[in-house]
Amino acid sequence: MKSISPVETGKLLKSIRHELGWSLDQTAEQTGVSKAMLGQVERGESTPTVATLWKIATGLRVPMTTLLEPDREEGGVLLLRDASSLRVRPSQEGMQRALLFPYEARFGFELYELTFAPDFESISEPHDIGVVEHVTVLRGKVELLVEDEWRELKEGQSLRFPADRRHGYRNRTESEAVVMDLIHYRFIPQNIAGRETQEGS
Amino acid sequence: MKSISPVETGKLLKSIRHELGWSLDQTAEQTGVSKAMLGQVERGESTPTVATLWKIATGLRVPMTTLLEPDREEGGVLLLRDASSLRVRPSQEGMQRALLFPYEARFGFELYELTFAPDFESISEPHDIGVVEHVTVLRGKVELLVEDEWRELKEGQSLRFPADRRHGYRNRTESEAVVMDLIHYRFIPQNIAGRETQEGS
DNA sequence: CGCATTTGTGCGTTATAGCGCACACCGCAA
DNA sequence: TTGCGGTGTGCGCTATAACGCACAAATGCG
Repeated sequence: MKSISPVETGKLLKSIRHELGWSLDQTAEQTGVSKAMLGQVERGESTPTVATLWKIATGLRVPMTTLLEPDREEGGVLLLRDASSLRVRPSQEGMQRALLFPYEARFGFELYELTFAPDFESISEPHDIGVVEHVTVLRGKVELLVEDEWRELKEGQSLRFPADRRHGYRNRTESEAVVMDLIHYRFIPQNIAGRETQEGS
Repeated sequence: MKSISPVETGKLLKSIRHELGWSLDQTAEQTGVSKAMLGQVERGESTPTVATLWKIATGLRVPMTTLLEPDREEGGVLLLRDASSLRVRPSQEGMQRALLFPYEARFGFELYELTFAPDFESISEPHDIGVVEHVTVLRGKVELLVEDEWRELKEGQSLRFPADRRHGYRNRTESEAVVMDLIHYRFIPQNIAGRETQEGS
């Protein structure tokens, strides 16, 4: 009994190989994996171990994850967003949030525009492990609590920091401050419903 | 003779399992993979097939790629960048570019701040296949050439589009325009030296 | 302490990933 | 037609991934 393979490694391998214009022999030479095996993988007759998957990916000069993607052309890419119609005022008073690009598994991040009113201050709970934030100040001046220390960021400055621990934002000036916040997930948060997991059953 | 495993799936699996507070039995139940196998994988005594890797990842509710990352804690995350000292004027006259966050394999993107002078126009060559750009207008008004059509973006608007085909930017106003450009790579470009590939040699 | 429960590891068997090799199927040239 | 490099596929063999089960060390409770 052969279990259906959950990932389309075969099709991906074949299409990449064809894009490169490589034969099975050539690919075997480059990857160190026998051409018989490569053929079987392409036809879905056997699912490789991660070790051989690594050999294949390295030989093709592509990241391993490429061979694990559900589908190369899946989903439309084109997407227009307008911050002015996206800004909402959530639980915390004194802050507006616009979700410019929502999370998608294939990209691994979400992008916010955050607007802090004067005297705004907020301490955020730690996100899931491995989450990293990239904050860039667009207008005004903000302070970020990172590793138990408040750091001042002026307009044009950016800070990347681990968000899987306590962190916070505040605006001690008398004018509004606007930042971009790019949140990159290593894990897919499991406690947030409606967020896509990896395509499986 | 056992070949060294190129990826540290074992250590990752173990740490994730511990973070969840799960036992091997519990994990076996959730993933559908025998606990003996799980133990062997954790100890690095056997490298799983992508099929079982998928089962494991799905059971743990994490994306498969999480189990393939070189190392959870590798590399410092904290990074401060200042656009004002990063803006450079490259080949094209009429445009300034600041690389806020350079490409890193673990994140998969790079982030630019682009400043377009009045009457600037530029057509970009296609990037590598699978590359997606996310452009957000911070100041002014720009037009983007996407799918053979110029689209106007006002301040606060964002556009995501496939960049593996012809595309371009222009500023037909009389004042400077500033955008954020997040470039997301699916493939790691193989023709650009100095960019990291997936760790091992 | 003794006993139960749960932790993870070792062992023998089966399924299958991975190999080298031979073979069949082209398109092309003599 | 008969070869001849080059494509990909089938076959037998070996290495090993993956299983179920049993064991041993650690934990908890009376």
